[in-house]
Amino acid sequence: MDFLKKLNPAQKSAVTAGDGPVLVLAGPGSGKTRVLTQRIAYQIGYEGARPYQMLAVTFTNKAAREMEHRVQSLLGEEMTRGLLLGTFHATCARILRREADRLPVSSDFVIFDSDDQLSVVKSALKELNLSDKLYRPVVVHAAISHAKNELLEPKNFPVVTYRDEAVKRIYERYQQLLQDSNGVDFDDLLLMTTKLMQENPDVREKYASRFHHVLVDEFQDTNIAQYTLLKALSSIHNNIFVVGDPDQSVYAWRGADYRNVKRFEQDFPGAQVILLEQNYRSRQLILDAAMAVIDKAHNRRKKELFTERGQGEKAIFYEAADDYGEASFVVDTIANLVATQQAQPGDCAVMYRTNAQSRLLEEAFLAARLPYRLVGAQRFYGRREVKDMIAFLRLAQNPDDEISLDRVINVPPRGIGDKTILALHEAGRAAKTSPGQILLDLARGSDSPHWARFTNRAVLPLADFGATLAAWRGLLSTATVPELFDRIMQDVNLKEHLDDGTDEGKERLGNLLELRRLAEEYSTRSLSEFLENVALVSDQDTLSEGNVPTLLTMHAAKGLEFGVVFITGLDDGVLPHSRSFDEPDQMEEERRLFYVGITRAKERLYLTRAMRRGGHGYTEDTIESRFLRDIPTELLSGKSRGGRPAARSGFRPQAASTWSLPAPSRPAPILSAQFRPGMRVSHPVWNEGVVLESRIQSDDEIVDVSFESVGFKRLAASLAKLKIIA
DNA sequence: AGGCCATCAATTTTT
DNA sequence: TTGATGGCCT
Repeated sequence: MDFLKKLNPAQKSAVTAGDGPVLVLAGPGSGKTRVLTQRIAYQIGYEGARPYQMLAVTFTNKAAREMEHRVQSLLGEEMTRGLLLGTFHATCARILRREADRLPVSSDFVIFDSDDQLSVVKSALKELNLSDKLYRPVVVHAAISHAKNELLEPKNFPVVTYRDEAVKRIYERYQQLLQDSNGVDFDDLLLMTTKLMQENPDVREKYASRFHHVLVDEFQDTNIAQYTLLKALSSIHNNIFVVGDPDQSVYAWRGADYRNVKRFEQDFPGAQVILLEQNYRSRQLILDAAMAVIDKAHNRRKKELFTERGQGEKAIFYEAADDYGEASFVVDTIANLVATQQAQPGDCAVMYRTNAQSRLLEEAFLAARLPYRLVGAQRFYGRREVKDMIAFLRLAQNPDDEISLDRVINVPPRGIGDKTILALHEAGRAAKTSPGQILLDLARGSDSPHWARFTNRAVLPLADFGATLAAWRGLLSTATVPELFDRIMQDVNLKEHLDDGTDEGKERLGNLLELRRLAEEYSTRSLSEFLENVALVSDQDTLSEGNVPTLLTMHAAKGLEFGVVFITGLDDGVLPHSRSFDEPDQMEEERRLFYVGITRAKERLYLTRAMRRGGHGYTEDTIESRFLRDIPTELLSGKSRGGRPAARSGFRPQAASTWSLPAPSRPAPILSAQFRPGMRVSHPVWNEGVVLESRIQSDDEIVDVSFESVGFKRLAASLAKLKIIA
């Protein structure tokens, strides 16, 4: 049991806790992933649990993958076979497909993402003849999503006002549209699984008896549906092990309810509660600043965070004249840290409250000709051309999918306008079938009974597209995913449509080729597997590496850590965001968000603000963030004023330079990696291999190794017993 | 049907 | 300031 020796007493008691409910309250950087993975390893390795009887759920694919790797390097692949480890959504999708005969959709349902959800709302509005001015689609969608998170189906949607009544009708229509398209949305994955368990005791018993152990990551982010589901799944064996930190709850606006932590203690009486307070990430002075901020929060169970990593330096405050000055300060400071070898570019992160703030920062990096990496913003899967292609593929698999049909029926323009689309839907309704089926039928030519419903001008392009679609469907059983992909590209002339010669066109085509590359990985798997993957896997986890600074929102930073952190925009109205001013709960969440940001820093923390900031078109004087006042002055240095005199005209380009300049061979990394690319290493099970890449991640070193015996593996250095041999 | 200008609105976004 | 959308023109 040697891995237990490396744990501190609190971690150890969590890992080895006996049966029954366990609540682990894990401060930032306290090794929660380690506890979770070792708990799994402990149960399987020493307590006789079978992998098949264990369920571990996370929120992100990235977290799931990391846990999987860590568990595998602890136990080896054989010992973990059958372990069900995945995101809430992926796990639910699996269960739903298996139990589809009890559902209103069939087992090959498609999963609609939030973009699709919005389109469904718009269709529903149109059908109900409701104004999208009065009923803004995003707002209606939020209401529906919220209801689903609380397990409210359309029939139970609470109606108080006239408006609610309308939203209820939209919700009903929305749900019908999804069902007709044989689709479920993100929220349905959770809602339907939970309802399935509640309404079918035999199903619930089947799963609850299978899962002797249920483990949950980021428990403070669960919503009502997820919480109810967890209760159902652990209802027989009662072994539920949850890890979370209410102080890091920043997703209440999406339905997460950190009160689930309290609820847990009520619903599972006798639960063991374990506090993880030792921090392995940050210096003490950074932790002190973080605690000063979070201690002002109300109704909170206090944690005393401490570290053995030493005092470190005080956080540095910088007040710039304006937002340009703020951006320049950030870039200059990073350039300086790198030049003086105090940090590597990749150690640095610049955080902000809203994505819009990234623009000036990007400009400043560009002006200094320094590379950076932007997280979030325009997501790969959100790009139009990517979504279009996915819609074509979905349509090939499932012609009933109205949302995808509407999306691409006229892409590239083929003479099918709004009027024709409306008529197509009408024809579908009249024939009690889907518009897609009508389209396919029209491909038969004037024999089709629907032919006469359309004008000559409209029917030809419809029939033509129907024939194309029918051809794709004919390929389904024989063609691989990339083959079908190519065929579609060719049939609809996507390449020429996208590549209009502009840079933008080139980029769009590039995105499509990137999707094509992904499809290549599915050449031996089914189209539905591919589609499920693109629906459930966001590009949040495809963050490309590279030794450059990272720009990201504080939300996106959760779960990450960096040597040097800049938190920018510490102005009232930006960091507590102005929208949270009149809602105390939201204000608390802003505070926690700031806390999350601070606790990402390992060595050094910069807090910046601008005395004047560009609003929407004009600049305004700002007021210092109220949260700054909560940090005692003895924890803050450099209350300097003024900064760069107003450089409103923009940034002046500096001498050309790149991050690779200060000889990367002799860096002064903050926490140095033990392994370097090219090193030969040996592993007790897989023998010899070569290090491909290594990076520091959540107080551990993650090493990618190519082994002679088994090929590529990703390992955690602290767990895998790697030896350097050359 | 599709391209161009006025108008309006403006967090955060694990899946 | 950007960006998305709706109406108008060809």
